[in-house]
Amino acid sequence: MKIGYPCVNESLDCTSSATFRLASYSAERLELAVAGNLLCLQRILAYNVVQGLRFFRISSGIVPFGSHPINTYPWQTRFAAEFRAIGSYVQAQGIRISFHPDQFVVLNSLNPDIVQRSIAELEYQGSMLDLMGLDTTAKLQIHVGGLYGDRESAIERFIATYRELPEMVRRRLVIENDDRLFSLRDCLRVHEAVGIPILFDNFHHECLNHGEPMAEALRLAAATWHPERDGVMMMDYSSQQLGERKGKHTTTLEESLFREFLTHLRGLDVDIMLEIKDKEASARRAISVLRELQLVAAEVVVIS
DNA sequence: CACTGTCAAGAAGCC
DNA sequence: GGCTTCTTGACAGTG
Repeated sequence: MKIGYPCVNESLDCTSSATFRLASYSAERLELAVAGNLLCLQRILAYNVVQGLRFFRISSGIVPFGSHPINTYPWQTRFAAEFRAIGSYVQAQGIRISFHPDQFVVLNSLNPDIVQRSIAELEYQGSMLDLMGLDTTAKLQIHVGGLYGDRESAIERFIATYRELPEMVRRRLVIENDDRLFSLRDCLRVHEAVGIPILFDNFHHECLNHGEPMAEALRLAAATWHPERDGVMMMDYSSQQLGERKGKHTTTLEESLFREFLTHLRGLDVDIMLEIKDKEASARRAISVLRELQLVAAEVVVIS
């Protein structure tokens, strides 16, 4: 079991998603931003290893305007060595990597231009995993997309688009159950049609489900991951911020709820991404809990 | 230097 | 039809 947090480290004084305005785009600024972002990413990964955190979601903003037509800078070749070095470190330390393209990636959109831009974004993020030399256990996680008032055709459009995706995207793509539109059950239907793994989100499942108990839901999702091709199931973990709108993520790990959740695993191996506001602070607390329960190694061996 | 409106991109819910 | 939220930081212009 690996524990991680998304994109941002609040302990270090650097960012891996420095950007600038489209209006002020230049090749120089792009090169400068990517160089700084990759340097910071290396620092974050090293920090994580020391803390025993071996799952990380890399920010989509690592290359500003990564899939935008304005960006014609050959960043893939200019930074090939840096990506390769990061990938080697990731493999040597047994780190799991994911990306989560944001809400603008909608594969089942009714607008073909949006679908094309979405695919371009997935190709951009997938190409970084290829540059790092990572296998297909490194994933790109997205949601099914929009509902547009018709669940059936929305799901059918996703399936049709998925089948046409470039191989380098398709082999890494996974879908996540969301909290309002597409439930675990909907995702399972997509899986049955095309074999795509389901990244399970416990909190979304609490918000939107069809009565499946947590332990059963976890097993249904886990069965969609092909062990050799996809690796251990990835999942997002969070809980409700009390007194806020339903679906609002908690600001810090609620340890008792986390312990209760772990009882539902019943021996199932998962890599858990904590979608919690205070990032690595909660992730480190989760590590403490898991060490106490002997679900992760008690001590970290740093290989240099 | 501090403040703040705004930023590439989508969709849904509410009024 | 317009505004807000998801989710969030930080860019960049202003005072």
